[in-house]
Amino acid sequence: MPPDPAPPLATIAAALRHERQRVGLSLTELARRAGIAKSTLSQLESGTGNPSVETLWALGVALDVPFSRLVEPPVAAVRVIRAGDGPRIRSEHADFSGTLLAAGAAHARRDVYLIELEPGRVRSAAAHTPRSVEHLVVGAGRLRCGPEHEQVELGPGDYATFPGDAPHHYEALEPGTFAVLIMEHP
Amino acid sequence: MPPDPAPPLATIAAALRHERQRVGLSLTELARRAGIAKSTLSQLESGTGNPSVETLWALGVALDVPFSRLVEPPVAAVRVIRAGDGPRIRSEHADFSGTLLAAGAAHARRDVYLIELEPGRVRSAAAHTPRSVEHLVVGAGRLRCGPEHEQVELGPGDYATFPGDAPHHYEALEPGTFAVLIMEHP
DNA sequence: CCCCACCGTTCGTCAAATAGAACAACATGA
DNA sequence: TCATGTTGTTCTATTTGACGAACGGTGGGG
Repeated sequence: MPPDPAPPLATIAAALRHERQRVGLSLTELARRAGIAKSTLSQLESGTGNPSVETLWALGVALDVPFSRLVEPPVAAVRVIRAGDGPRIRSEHADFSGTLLAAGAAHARRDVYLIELEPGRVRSAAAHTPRSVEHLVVGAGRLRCGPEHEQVELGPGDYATFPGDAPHHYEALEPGTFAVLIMEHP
Repeated sequence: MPPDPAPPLATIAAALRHERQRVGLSLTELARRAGIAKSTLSQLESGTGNPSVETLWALGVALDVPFSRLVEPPVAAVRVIRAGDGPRIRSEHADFSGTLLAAGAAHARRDVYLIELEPGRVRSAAAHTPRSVEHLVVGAGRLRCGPEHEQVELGPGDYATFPGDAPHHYEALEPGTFAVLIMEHP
């Protein structure tokens, strides 16, 4: 499979804006630190123009992010399977049906939690052990969760999985929200 | 730690030449496939000039390599510990000494092989399961091994580790060469 | 030998990316 | 209110990267 055939001009624009706002710098200030004209940066963030490597590199340094983050679209950290989607398995007797959510890693340890949340408070979790993975199935209510800047909204029956070794949050959007949380440690 | 402060113009030049010769394309042909002028490519490979993202991207597509490989210096896929190097552990009684070669991943499965090779034939191995890792300690003789384009030469007592999920080779350089091979599957 | 095809490099030219200044919009404070 | 500091945008001027056409060098055939 060849790499992305589309020149990611738009990706660069989005990434620049995103990273800049994440660090909390003004466009003017970032341009100053990177040693480029702010007009140039403005055009880049608006998707106009095709930066040279030196220009982009300077921005990467000023933002303190690896170069590749600016040019490659972020890999989806969250994988969601909506209720009813996903590969279904039917038993012979048709009185049973299942959906494969995630093929288990053979030798991993799993901790299973039932979490109940009330709206209004955000539960934040720091990074767990490296390569740990979290799986979540919502039982009732609505749940907003996921890594820090890539949250998804889940309803009853929805499934999501995301890496546990990065900061992430849980937040109930309705009263009486509960979910099953499986933490998978390698 | 900030990312590389040095704009990798030279890195790009080297990477381009390397990847192009790996695929076996002429400069003219690669320029044609990438849809850029061969003069441009010539200057890039000579380290002159500062390509735009679109230009570099086109080259990445034509070479069928991810963009980041062209701009970031290659990470060493092979890690070698020469005989006598590495952190030594001494027992209390001083009648025993060990060297830590690799800290084991807790729940990984390991297959241990004793491989004996004679010179003249190259043993090639395709990619194994994702994230598998190979560890090698040479017992006697000389062994040339490693990922396809990043081979190292090992003597008795030398240790090397490299990813198993990429094509790699083994080749004995002396008669009577043998080694212990540990394949680690996550 | 000439001819042709290819290689990679080096020219001059043009378009495009960058820099720099002027700009409107908004905030803060004397 | 007027001054002064932001913000980010949009102008014009200049530098520079990319193109296309030359070049010299090499390897076969006919």
